[in-house]
Amino acid sequence: MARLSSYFLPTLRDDPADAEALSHRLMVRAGMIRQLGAGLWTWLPAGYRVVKKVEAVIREEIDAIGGEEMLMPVLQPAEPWRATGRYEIDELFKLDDRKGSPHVLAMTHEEALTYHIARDIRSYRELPKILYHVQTKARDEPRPRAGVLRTREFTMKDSYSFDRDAEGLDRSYELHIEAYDRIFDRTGLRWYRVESDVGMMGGSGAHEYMAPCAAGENEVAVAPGYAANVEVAAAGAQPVELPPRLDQPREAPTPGLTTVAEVAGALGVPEGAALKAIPVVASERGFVLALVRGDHCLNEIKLANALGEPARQATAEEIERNLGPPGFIGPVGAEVAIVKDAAIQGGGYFCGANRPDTHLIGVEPGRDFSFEELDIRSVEAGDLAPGGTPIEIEPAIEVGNIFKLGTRYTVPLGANYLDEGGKEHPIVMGSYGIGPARIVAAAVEQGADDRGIVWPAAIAPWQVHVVGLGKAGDEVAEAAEHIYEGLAALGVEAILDDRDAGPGQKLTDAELLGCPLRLTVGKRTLAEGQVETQVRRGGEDSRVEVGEAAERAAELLAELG
RNA sequence: CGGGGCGUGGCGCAGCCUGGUAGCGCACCUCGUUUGGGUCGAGGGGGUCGCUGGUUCAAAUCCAGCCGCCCCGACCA
Repeated sequence: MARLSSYFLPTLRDDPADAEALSHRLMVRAGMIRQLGAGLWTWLPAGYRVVKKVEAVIREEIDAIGGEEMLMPVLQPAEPWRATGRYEIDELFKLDDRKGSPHVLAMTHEEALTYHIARDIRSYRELPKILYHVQTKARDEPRPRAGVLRTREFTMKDSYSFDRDAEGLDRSYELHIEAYDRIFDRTGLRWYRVESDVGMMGGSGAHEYMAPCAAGENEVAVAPGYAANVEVAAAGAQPVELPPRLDQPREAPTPGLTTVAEVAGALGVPEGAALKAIPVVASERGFVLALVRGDHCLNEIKLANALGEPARQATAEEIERNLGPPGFIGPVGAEVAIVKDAAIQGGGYFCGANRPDTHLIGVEPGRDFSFEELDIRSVEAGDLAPGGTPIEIEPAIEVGNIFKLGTRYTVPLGANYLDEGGKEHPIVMGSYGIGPARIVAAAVEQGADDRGIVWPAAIAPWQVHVVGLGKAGDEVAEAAEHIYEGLAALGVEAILDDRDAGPGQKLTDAELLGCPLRLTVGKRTLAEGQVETQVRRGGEDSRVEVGEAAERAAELLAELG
C-alpha cells in the first residue's frame, strides 16, 4: 500500500532526451526505472513491484513442473569457464581477486550448476532433475540499448534439466514448453514460440519466445500455424517471371553496371532474374560462391548452418584472385565451389561474366555450372509458409528461450551417471531462460497508448489507483482516504494520490502509471454520493456509491480478470 | 569495433560560430491563491559549463587529449 504524498515515484512531464523506445520513455517517465550507467538500470519501488510480480508467476510455473529453486553466485572462479571453452567470450566480464586468481561475472550458469551436478549426482536413480534460480547475469554488451531491453546486468530465471538420455531431455523440454506457454499467457503478453538458431555450439533443438513490438531487436516470420526466427525461417519464394531460355549463355555488354538493379534495368528483366553472387570464405572449405536470386538476400546464419561451418564475406582481393572484378562476378566458368539457393529454379538467368563490363544472359544452373543446392536465403513478407499461407515479418523482443544442450557442458565438466548396469554415461542437459525485465518492457510496448502505460492486471504495480482531487483534510480527501483504507481491508493493492497537486497532474500521472482501475474522488460526483471508476484498458467509465466503492472496485477487478 | 550525435542547476534547453558579470522554461523552497485535466501571483535557493592540459590580460566559448552517454550498423554461446 502506498500514499503518493510520501512514495518515491518520481514522474516526469517530458520524455528523457536520449530515449527512443516506447518502453524506455514511459518507464522512465512513470518513475519505474532510472539509469546508473550504460546498460545499468535501477528499479525504483513501483517498477520493482512489477518485476517481482513477473518473477512470482515464473516461480509458480517452474515449481509446478517440478523445478527446485536454488541460488548460485554471480562471482565465479574462471576454471569451469576455461573447461567449457567459454572463457574467451568477449561479453564475459573478467576480473582478478586480490590474490591475482582469475574470476568472472557469470553471464549464465551452466558452468556453475554442471560443476555441482558432476560432484553430487552419480546414479540414474537421481535423474531426471530440474533445478533453477533467479539471479543476476552480467554481460559486457557491446551496445546496450532501449532502456531495460538490452542491458549489461539483468536478472534471469534460468532453469536446467538433467536427464539420462535424449528421450528424457525431450520430456524435460516439453515440460518447459508447457510452463513457458503458461507464464507468457499469465503475464498478459502477445507472444510466439519460434524455431530458433542453435548456434555454432551445437545442440539438437531450440525455441525462442518472442513478444512482438516495435522496439524488438529480432524479426520473426509468422503465418497461421507457423512462426520462426528469420535467422532460421524457411518458406516458399514468390515466383519470378524469367526471360525466355537460350540454348547457351550469351554475353551482354554492361559497361559500368555493377548492381542487380542497374543490370536488370538495362536488360529490361526483373531483379529476380539475376543470379546474385556473394563470395564468402568458409573456415573449412575456403572460398565459396553463394548464389541467391537477385530479389533475395543471403542469410548468413542459414548459410553457416547449411554449410556446417562459419563463413565470412570474402575480401575484394580474394574476389579478384578467385573470380574477377567485383560487380561482374558469376558462377559460369568459375573454378570455385558454388552453393545455389533452393529458390533458384529453371533457366534464363543473368549473372556476371567474371570480366569487366560484361554479364551473361540465358544462364541455366546445372547446364552451365554445377552446384550444391541449399536453403540460404532470408524469407520475405509474402513468401509462403509450409501451410501455404503468406508470411508476415514482425519485429519482436526475445523474452525467453529454451535449448536442448545435450552433453555440451556435461562432458567437459565430467557430469556423468552410472546406469543400471554400472556403466558410466554423460548426463544430457537442457537450459531454459526467461528475462523478467524484458517481459515488463514488452508489456509496456504492447499495451501502451498515447496517455501512458496500460498494464496487464497480473503484473500491474497496483490494481487500483485512487485519485483524491481534494486538498488535504477536506471532505473529498477524507473520502478518498476512506476508500483507500477500505481497499486495503479487502486485500486489494491500491495506491492513493494524496499529493498537494492540481487535478491535471494527478489524472495525467494516473494514466501514465497505468494501473488497471482508477477511482476518481472529486467534488463533482461526491455531491451525489458517488465516485467515478475508470478502466485503464478500454476506458470504460462508470459511477459507484461512495459507501461501497471499495467493494465495487474489487468486483470490477474480478470481472477484468 | 565502424559511422553519427550530445555533455551548461534535478529535467528539457539557449548561449559557443564572433572569448569579456552564466541565462530561459519546468521542477524545488516560503507566503497567498486554486482543486475535474500539468492553476495564478510575489519572493527565494541551487550550476568548479564532463575531465585534464594548452592558447590568451581574460575560456562555457578557441586548440589538443581523455572520459561519459545516446542513435545507426557489426556483434549478441
